[in-house]
Amino acid sequence: MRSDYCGQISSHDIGRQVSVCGWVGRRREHGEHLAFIDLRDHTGIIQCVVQGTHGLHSEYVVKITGTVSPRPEGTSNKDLATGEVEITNCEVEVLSKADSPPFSISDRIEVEENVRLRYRYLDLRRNKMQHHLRMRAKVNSLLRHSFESQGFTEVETPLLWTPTPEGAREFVVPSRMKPGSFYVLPQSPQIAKQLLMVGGLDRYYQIARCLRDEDLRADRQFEFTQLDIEASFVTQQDILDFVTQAVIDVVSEITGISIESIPILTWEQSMELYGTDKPDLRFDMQIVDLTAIFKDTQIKAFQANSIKGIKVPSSCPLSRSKLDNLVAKAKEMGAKGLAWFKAVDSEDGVVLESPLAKHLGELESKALIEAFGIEPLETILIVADEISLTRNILGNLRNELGEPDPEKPSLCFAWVVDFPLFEGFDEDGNLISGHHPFTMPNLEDFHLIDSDPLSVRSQSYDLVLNGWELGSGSIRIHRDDIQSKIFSVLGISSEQAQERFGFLLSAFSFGAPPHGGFALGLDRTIALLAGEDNIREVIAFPKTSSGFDPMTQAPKPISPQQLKLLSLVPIKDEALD
RNA sequence: GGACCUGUGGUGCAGCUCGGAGUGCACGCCGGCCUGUCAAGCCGGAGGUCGCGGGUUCAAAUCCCGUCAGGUCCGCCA
Repeated sequence: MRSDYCGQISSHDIGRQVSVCGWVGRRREHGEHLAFIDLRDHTGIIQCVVQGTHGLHSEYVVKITGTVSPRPEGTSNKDLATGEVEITNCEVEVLSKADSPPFSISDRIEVEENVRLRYRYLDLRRNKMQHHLRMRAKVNSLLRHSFESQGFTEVETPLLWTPTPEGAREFVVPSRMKPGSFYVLPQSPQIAKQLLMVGGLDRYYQIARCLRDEDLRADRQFEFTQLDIEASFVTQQDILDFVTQAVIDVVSEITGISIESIPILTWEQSMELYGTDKPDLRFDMQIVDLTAIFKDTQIKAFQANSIKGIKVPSSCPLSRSKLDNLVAKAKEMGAKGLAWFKAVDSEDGVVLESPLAKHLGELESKALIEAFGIEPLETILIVADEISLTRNILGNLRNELGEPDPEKPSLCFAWVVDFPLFEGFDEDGNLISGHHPFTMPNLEDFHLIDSDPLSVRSQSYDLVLNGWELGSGSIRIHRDDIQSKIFSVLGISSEQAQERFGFLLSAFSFGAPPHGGFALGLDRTIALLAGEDNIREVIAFPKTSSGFDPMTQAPKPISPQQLKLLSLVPIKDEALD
């Protein structure tokens, strides 16, 4: 039907008879003898010179056959890849008429996302969306290639899985054949891939859809895609190496940026220096511990377990009203207050200005200036509280105030390792898994599991990029004794464990290789590579933040017949309370 | 479950503080003119339940209450 793509015609084609197909973009009419039509396909735009308008309108689908000709002198268009040429002597065939679209197909036009989603098929015609989806496909392809060359085998796992009541809320699928019973859609292929290791697959990977019925966010959809891997007879370092290699392959091919290695931070370092387990390393602004400096302070607000601060550079000047805003924000996050000290020049060198300045001892002032190497116009922000709060609040302020440092790479990856095995205790006094119940403890710490469980580290790790968590993984428990102990401290009885994960434990009893794995969130990865801060921009058909699809109107009620077939009876709202 | 922001012809906005006739801008659409445009240009035109419901008022896009939808965040996401 066509001989060429619109965007690929160039001066090399001059004189050729070509047929191109696509959508009518802008038209420029000059009376009945001359009109220009921009014909668009996914490769770009070519200008077609026609006599009269042929009744063409925006988004008509046409086939144009004509001769590639050089444009007359002075009429070339540098903004167009095909701007040196045009198609003349055109024969136009309308393949499909089109209603006037609700918005123009142009990257220049801003349209409310709701409207874009209702007409997603039109939105997808836009250059930006085409680019994102094609880049996404390229990333998938590169990842497949990278893992296959590292000895991994792609295996598909079931979407109709069995309920494992732990962690995220599951999407439930009623069984027609067994009334009253349900499948669930997998939160991730976690257990399936461990079974593949028991099954001797050795190294598995899959570009897997995962489903979690939790509230949506800019970086979270109900369904999302993970590059999921698992490998046998490996250490944590092996897994980091596999993934690092894949990241290097993908980033270099997609962005041209060459990464040599990915720095490794311990969880403790990350929390101490950046106040978060997903640090944005595109800028420094590290958190400094000031507890020692203020251990004998007269300042009442600083009499706390943990005192920490960050230095805000002079490039981010903080007016009094901005400071007031920051104080309010810190309080919203649970701080009792936020102290600030502004460095100013004086006859005696740098001095600190602050409502607290007069209470600040001379030694404290000196130590503070020294600790931060502070210079005029810089501001120190200080929080004094329990350590988890000082870290968390300063970490948030750091993210709010920090700007990517032009000296640093635009993509700053980091591994965060040695996460705590447990997050804390639930209301029944049982420990809560940091990652999941199959995560291998750090065996150096395992003896502390009863005396000081919260200080037990795990063999788990996150990959972080520019302050986003891209993925996480762990070495899994393959030993009975350790798994039993973990279930026990999590408050899962052996009966409960049997009921929930019996098939997995049974599998492990038949010879489980040591194994571990990782899952990389592809939506987030691709959004970051595309320079988007919302994953909906790299998903063909996403849902709104209330889980609605404006195009299909899903979710919708189903018919009484369907309900009956599934043995389901809707209950009225008031019956729920 | 909670907080904040947004909702005005097909699209994007202004108007809202301080109530006075659906007032305005840009794009698109329809018609006319136009033989080298390319975000074409010029002339004319059509197009509105100001998200929805209630209240205050002589009078509501504007003030108040409620509600729906969208966005961002908190909770949640082993």
